[in-house]
Amino acid sequence: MSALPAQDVEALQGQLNAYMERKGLRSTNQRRLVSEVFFRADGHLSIDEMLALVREQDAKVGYATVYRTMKLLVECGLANERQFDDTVTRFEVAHADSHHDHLICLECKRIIEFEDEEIERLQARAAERHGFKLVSHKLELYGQCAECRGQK
Amino acid sequence: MSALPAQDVEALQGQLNAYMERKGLRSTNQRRLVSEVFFRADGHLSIDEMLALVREQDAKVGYATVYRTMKLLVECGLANERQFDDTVTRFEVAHADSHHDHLICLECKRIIEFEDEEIERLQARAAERHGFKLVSHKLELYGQCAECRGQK
DNA sequence: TTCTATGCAAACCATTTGCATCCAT
DNA sequence: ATGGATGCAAATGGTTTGCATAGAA
Repeated sequence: MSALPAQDVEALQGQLNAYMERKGLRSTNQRRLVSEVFFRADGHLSIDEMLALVREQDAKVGYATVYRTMKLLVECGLANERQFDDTVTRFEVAHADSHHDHLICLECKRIIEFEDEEIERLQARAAERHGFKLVSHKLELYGQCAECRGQK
Repeated sequence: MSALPAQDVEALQGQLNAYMERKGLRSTNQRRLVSEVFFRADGHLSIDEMLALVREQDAKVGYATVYRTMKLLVECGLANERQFDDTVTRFEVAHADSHHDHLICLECKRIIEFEDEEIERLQARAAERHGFKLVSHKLELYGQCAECRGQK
């Protein structure tokens, strides 16, 4: 799993703090822990995975707090909620600049992000063809990753 | 919502019956009702929507039977399960021939199917670029449909 | 008759919420 | 001190399952 450089994590924490201050929300240790774990991993974590990491620092943190903190991060635009083919909801860091899609390995469950401008363009065209004004999209490619194919 | 021609519905019922016979499963009135409602609508129905339609014919049918029948239809390849942005699972008739993607109107929730060979080709290329062997994909475009745009 | 399918209610599981308490401000 | 945040447990909502009974074969 990828890991975000420390200065990026700090920048994101800064954005979160700014948002909380603007909204009159309180900066608690739990919020700091959850968001740090989330930003650092830069992966596609589930609530359970984040809670496990948070509890390494503070064993008394509850599920509800992680749910509530992630909801806050989604609200302020720093996290996106994603549902892949399993039952759990996963969260990813919302990189403000560019949209990306996902390649998901059916064997090892690895999730890789990619971008393809050409596909984006064709999507816009397809939407137009049906009279739609395109707002957002979701593209997931499922298959076997290079490593899992190699191991056979 | 679209509606499938009667002869297509019959063909699908035939496939289901063949499957049940092959597997030694029983042809019950409930299975007939649920599959008929599902095939006829040819839309993207939720369990609740199907149960409501089924109960117009037989008020005593239970939720579990609809769930179990749809599971059966997925197993025999006549239905696909889909999760769009809401919480409910929806089912669509699996047309054996070709893959399709979805345009979803954020306002009226209408779901339109479309195909785009060029996009498919680019998806395969993107997967390849990352060393993936592509198995399946999911593409959903969200926006406002022609009618909802017109109404403003 | 035999054994699968059904209906009901209870069980499940992820997520949300109510409430007393805690703690950042 | 005040009111938002937390932790716990209970509630919720979609889906699944156990079990006694109904009904295909």
